[in-house]
Amino acid sequence: MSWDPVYRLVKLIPRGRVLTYGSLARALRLRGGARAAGRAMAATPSGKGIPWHRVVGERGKLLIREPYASLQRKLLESEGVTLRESRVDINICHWHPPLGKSSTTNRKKPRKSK
DNA sequence: CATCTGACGACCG
DNA sequence: GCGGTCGCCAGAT
Repeated sequence: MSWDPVYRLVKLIPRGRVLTYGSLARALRLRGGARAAGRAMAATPSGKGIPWHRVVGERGKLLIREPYASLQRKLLESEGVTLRESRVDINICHWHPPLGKSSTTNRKKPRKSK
């Protein structure tokens, strides 16, 4: 499974904004839902300029553990994201992803009539 | 090939 | 609001 579309969308997240695994999965119509998004992030290659720290759990909760948790917090605060302990102000920072990524009406699941 | 685990989410108590 | 459980899928052992 190539998580390319996932990384692409994550890279599009503007500074000071965050996305949830669920929203990410929904926006791309990933199979398996949020878990798929989570796995994609877990496999995020470093050094690609992917702002993985801008991806948080539902309601902006930081799900990952250390040492990434503290790192993520620091990075988010550095971008001006309002942090509430282990959560971000999802009401303000939740970013609305562009429909259809940045391509045409790309369909994630062609739906095979079986 | 079988089994466990894992950057999740929704639901229930 | 928090913790425990189930569902879901793919990769690792």
